[in-house]
Amino acid sequence: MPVCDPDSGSHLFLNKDFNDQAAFKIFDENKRMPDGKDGNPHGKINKLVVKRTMSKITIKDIARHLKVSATTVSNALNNKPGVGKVAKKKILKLAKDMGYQPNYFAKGLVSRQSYAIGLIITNIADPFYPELALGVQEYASSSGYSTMLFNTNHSSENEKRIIEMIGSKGVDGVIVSTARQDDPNIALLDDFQIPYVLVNRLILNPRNASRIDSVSLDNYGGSFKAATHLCRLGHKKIAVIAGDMGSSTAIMRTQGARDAFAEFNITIPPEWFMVCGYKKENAYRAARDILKRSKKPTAFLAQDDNMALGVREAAYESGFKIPQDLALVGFNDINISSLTGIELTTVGQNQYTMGLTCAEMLINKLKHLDRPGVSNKIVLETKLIVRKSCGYHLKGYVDDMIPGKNQ
Amino acid sequence: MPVCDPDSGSHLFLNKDFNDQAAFKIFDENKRMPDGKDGNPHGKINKLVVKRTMSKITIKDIARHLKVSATTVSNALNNKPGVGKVAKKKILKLAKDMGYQPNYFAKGLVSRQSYAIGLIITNIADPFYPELALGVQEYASSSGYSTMLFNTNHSSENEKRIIEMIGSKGVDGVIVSTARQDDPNIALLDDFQIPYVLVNRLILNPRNASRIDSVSLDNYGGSFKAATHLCRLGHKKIAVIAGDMGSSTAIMRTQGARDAFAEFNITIPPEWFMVCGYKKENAYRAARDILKRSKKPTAFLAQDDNMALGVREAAYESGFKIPQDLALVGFNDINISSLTGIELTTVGQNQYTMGLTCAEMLINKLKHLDRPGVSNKIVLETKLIVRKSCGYHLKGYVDDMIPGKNQ
DNA sequence: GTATTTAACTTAAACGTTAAAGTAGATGTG
DNA sequence: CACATCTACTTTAACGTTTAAGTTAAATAC
Repeated sequence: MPVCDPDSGSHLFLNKDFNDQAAFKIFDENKRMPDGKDGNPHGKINKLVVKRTMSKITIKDIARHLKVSATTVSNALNNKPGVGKVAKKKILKLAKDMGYQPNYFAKGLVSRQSYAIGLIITNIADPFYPELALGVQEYASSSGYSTMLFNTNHSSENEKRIIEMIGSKGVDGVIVSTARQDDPNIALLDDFQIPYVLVNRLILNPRNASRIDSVSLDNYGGSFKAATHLCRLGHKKIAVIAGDMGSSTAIMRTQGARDAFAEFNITIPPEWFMVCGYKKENAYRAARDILKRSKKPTAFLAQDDNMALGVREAAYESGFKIPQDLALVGFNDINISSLTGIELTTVGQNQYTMGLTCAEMLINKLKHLDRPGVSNKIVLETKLIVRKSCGYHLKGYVDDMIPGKNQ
Repeated sequence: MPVCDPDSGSHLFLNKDFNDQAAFKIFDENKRMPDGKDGNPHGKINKLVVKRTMSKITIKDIARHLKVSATTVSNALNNKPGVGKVAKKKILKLAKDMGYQPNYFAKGLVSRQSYAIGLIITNIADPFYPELALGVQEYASSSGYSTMLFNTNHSSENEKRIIEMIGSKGVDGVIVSTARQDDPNIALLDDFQIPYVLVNRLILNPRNASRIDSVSLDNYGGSFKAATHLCRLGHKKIAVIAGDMGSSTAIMRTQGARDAFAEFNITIPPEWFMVCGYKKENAYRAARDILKRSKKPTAFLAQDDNMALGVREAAYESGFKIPQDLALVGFNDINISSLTGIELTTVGQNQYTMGLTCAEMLINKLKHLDRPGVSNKIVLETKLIVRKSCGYHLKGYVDDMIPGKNQ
């Protein structure tokens, strides 16, 4: 028995040995039964839809058919008062039968709402973003909004172009994950009066920060914990692979690490502080260069997991073993980090939740469910996730390393 | 010297040891100079933009100012003939000065074009998709289109809702990466007359396939190569972790593997053929169950890398080493697969190119640059990427394993 | 039983743009 | 010089919807 609808042509390919129906062990809850019992068979859909092909049905067509005005149809369809029960029922039925779909442009022209939000990120291929995007997309979708994706590719110019386009195109609001401290584009958003929420990265300047909605992390605390972890393991020669120093995340993570190191009287020499802009490739090159020199660190503190993976590749390539020869700690706990063999010690957070939260914040704002004049700031907790890349499981903490007392 | 604009507040946090300017090694080409030399300083932007705050400038405003008709302004702005040189120059200048932004809704209402395309995928958090999405987004963006992202989460119901929404909302065309053989939603797209391109997954039924544009892979050949690789390494007890058997990719990959196995007289018992719907979690559970039983395979052929990673976790958890105790091959060559320690043997393809190509195909279609009545099909090549997960580097191929002659 | 309110509608205008049709004046043609 | 052609415009209408401002006729109030 072929697996798929006999009409679909796939039976051409599925009729022997391990394709036999009996062979199937289905591990998929969402799955549709092979006989098509769930999900509409092709034919039925076709029949219903046939009417709606070609020229679109408008509100006026419905009005003409029922000999009422367009306004009445509009009111009925939008559940507004002033429409009789009988008329309303008729209108709703006919609209459905004719396959009426409201015209989004016309609606937007008068309501000035598109029910679309924008998500500005640096690059969807950075493993930090997909989960965030998923959270945004799912919340938005459940609230009737669609999501537009924009990659700046780390370029402020691109971001500017995106925002200018958004200004005219139909996006009701935007979630910005790319903010930099000196970012003129945030001012652009203000000028265009586009509602926005910052996620992950903030504007630190209190003059602006006070009125900007945001969802962020305790970057300072997370980085402090990570740096402390390295110190307590006895590391004194630590290289820091920093992100984009224009971003609040990198600034705060740097600050957190610096304060932790200070407690252990550790100083980071200039040549071990590398600004790599949250790019894996840059981190790879930076680590490779550092490990080439005669003076070598015993640990790397990377400001995100993606860069940590770059460091990891450089380390292996240069013949260093992690954690035996080199300790490595990241930030973000991306999916990859927990894989067996990678097991990166990192600072955990939930990108999905972050996405969900900021989408909720933005959409509440768009629906004017937020209190006017009140700016919303949500800071999510972080926790240190100790895996194997720092060697804690091998040696534990150096016991006599008491803060302030060593050296 | 503080790193960021003194006005931005970040100098509060950046004034000691490894934050010192001298310490910076900048590994980022796109970077903006700390002194703000590149990128517009805040103030200038503000001054220019001040005029455009509040009520939007329309074509009529410009017309009124210059005492010409709205049509003339429209024609000037859209480079249409019938506008004198002097008038045109004036109009363009004023439009710029006033910060005119065309209203997307009004434009769309008359032109029926939104300059937005949709991308339907199962789940952006599946590591297969981000690179694809990036390719789509970058091509679209360079052609003046924005990209809307939709996750079906493997549910046909969700997909249906998405398509119905797209029908009314402003999307000029859609890229579908989720097509299933019995998919009623493809028919929906036809009925709504929404231009679309299939990517990755095809409709195999020649009756429909002939007229559908698509960008896909040589899944059959890729899987054939992967399966042959396992056979030539001497494996006879092979478990297959299949994707969504409603998708052409899983069907063709199954077919390719089956034909390869047949050449080596290998049969796959039903309990070693697991349909896991391209979900890592399902693959993990399937592999765990298989490895619990007394009769164990010596190799796993997974129909994508993500599922292969699930198998990998299950294997390590059950005490099996890869490749020593168990060979593992995947499909897609996602970024993770090449990491040191993962080194998954897989079938390579370039998701970014695939995304770029299908976006180009769709947009050409939207611009009517395609030849009407001609359907476009692009099939991208695949190649076997041999890494360490099958142990080829340890033992090489079994020499006496000649196709058709063994056993 | 008249005045007032309410329910169920309709009409007209508006949103910002473009397309189609029209006009007035300049230029060219024979 | 009469006619056609071209250029640079303008006027009008249309796209599909909603909103504001009527208009009835029935229901309610006193």
